[in-house]
Amino acid sequence: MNDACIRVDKTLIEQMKQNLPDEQTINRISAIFQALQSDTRLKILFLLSKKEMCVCELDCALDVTQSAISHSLRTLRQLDLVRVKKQGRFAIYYLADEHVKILIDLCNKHVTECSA
Amino acid sequence: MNDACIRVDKTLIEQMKQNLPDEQTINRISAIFQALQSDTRLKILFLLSKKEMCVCELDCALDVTQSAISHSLRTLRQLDLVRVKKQGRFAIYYLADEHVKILIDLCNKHVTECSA
DNA sequence: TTAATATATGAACAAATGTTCATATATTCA
DNA sequence: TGAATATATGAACATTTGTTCATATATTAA
Repeated sequence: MNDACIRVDKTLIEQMKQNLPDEQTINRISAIFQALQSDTRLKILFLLSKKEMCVCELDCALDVTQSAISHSLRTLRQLDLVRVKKQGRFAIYYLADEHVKILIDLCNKHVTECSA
Repeated sequence: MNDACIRVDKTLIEQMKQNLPDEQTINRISAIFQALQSDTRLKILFLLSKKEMCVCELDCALDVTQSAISHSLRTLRQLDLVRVKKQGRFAIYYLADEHVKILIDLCNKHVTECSA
């Protein structure tokens, strides 16, 4: 910790430090971004944002093994980014809420605008 | 790729597959989420969303080494999430645009709502 | 019941990541 | 000029991650 710099107002910095979200919140946020960082999981979310799908359908749409997809879905499920409903032997996945969709769209927009 | 499942409409799936963002876009989006996945980088962005800061100030506010902060800033810079301006011997960092702030706020809201 | 289908999970391994340490560069001040 | 300050960078390391392979579980159909 550097506290020598003339620009540093220690009182202000201390206050800003206090105002950071608590560790638990930071951890949960980073966990979500961590989940959105994988190509496979991103594609799953893009697909689910169009329509709910069973694992078979995802398997058919993506170029990774069914096992990889199941693992990815578990991660997304644990963060409550997607949810499942069972229909007979099928597991139908869908987006947990609109937040996810907005997140992805925003990011998409950022990327598209920057490369334009 | 499983194409046997009775739920799979191969034509539809193929079409959805075509509509996925291209690989380059997916990669850039995942790179951004990847950057937002680190506690240190998240905290930096939270701090910068309040006011622009030099490395000293960040160093003072965070509990990692100056080296770690510089490395983090480089990552954020390369993705155009933050920008620098030089002022004498100081490097002043600030958020590149509003997107980042919105992203973080959204995610914050998601986490807060879900744990409520 | 048995076979087939749909999904989940554990182990293992390569690849990628974040941090620290040591050091380099750049700017200012004396 | 030299010393001090501010920032950046490369190497190295432990840790984490995503995938595949093999296999387990669950549901349906015959």
